[in-house]
Amino acid sequence: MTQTGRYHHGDLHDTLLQEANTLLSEQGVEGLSLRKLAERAGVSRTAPYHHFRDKNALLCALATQAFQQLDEMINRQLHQAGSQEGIQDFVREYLRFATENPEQYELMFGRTIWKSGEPTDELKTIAYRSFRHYAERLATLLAGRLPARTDSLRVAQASWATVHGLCRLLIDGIYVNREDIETVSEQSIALIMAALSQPSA
Amino acid sequence: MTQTGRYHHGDLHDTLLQEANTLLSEQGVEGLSLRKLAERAGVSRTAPYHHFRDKNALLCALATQAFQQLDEMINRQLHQAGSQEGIQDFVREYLRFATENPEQYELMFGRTIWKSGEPTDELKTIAYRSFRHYAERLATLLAGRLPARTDSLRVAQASWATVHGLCRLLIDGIYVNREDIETVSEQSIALIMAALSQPSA
DNA sequence: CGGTTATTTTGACAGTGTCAAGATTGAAAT
DNA sequence: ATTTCAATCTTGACACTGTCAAAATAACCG
Repeated sequence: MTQTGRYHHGDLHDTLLQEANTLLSEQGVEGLSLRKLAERAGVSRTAPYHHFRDKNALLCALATQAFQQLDEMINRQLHQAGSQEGIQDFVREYLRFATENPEQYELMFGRTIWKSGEPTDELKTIAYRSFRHYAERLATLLAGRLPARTDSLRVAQASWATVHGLCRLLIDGIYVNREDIETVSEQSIALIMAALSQPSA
Repeated sequence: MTQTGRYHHGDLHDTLLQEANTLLSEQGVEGLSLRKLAERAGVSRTAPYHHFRDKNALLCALATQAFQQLDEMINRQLHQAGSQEGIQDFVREYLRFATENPEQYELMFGRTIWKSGEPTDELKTIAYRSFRHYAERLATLLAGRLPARTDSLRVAQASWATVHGLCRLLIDGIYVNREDIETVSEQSIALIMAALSQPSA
């Protein structure tokens, strides 16, 4: 078995992934072309096609990588923490992840893959798992504090949507001020947590 | 003055806009090419360039149109209504707008224009005005109910981000169930409103 | 009518993703 | 070691895309 045995190039598969990621960071999805990528890797235009069926497949691989990072972050961050501060810290980390890797974030959640293209099974799995982890950990943190008739899954969906919406507005270039985003998210969390410490619905 | 005087085609400018909008609805942004558009309008490939400087300019014009609709909806919907129910109705309308015109919504808030391209001044104006209208009306509805140290602008930003995030998840094809989205948004509004009826922060 | 300007067309160029067919090379089989 | 075979890479080609330059056409204005 040739687990590390390489042919002509050596390790085109990983080289492509790596180079694609830096090219993504530098120029965004719209600047990421297979031909540019091949040139950077020092191979011909169609060489990548023996390692990725599609451009879509390559993008899915990139997004999968990024989701693995995000998933690790979620598990690390929400592992054990006091509810209010823990959540605040998590959101800060989430915002950091999104703003430091805007192009990756865009790829992870953007229509390029999910609507125009076709998400890989692998990608779907890790994406849904990430959210599930988030929902589970959040449910643990909020255990007993939720008012009646309030599903913790719904809270997870709503809170993710809020942070995701903020990230999107920032990343897409509609909002520019990153500090504002942080303030907004902190205040909305405080608001929700305040609501959760009350009995009525 | 030739305000309605037409040359060869008759009224290419409006025809292009109209045809572009239907093409956008049918095939999405990635299916909207100037050449296809020109063919549909019955003109040559480069004819549109005398009515729109760029593809970007055309897209901005489309987005501007859509923002005008959205702005009208905001002003109509949030004009006068009891706070809780009024907001719920508004959100339902917003979700309806986004899900019935997904491609337009994507164009309005997507990176195609705001990041990759360059938003027109006209577009920026109407976009920011729409949000300002929303924030103003919302501030009126919530007047006196906000706890101390809670800026109404922040609430407006947070609530928009939430609904926008939900729309994005739905439109980008990550969430599929529209009913879920509605449930989530309703419950998060209920939660926030519950928080707002309490004195402490 | 002549001239100016707005409008449209044809031709061209660089760039894209991707398929088909051939060339090269590593590894396994005899 | 030589053959066989499959993996890997290359060249060529096709249909697209946005956009520029220059030529052609047609409307308007004096």
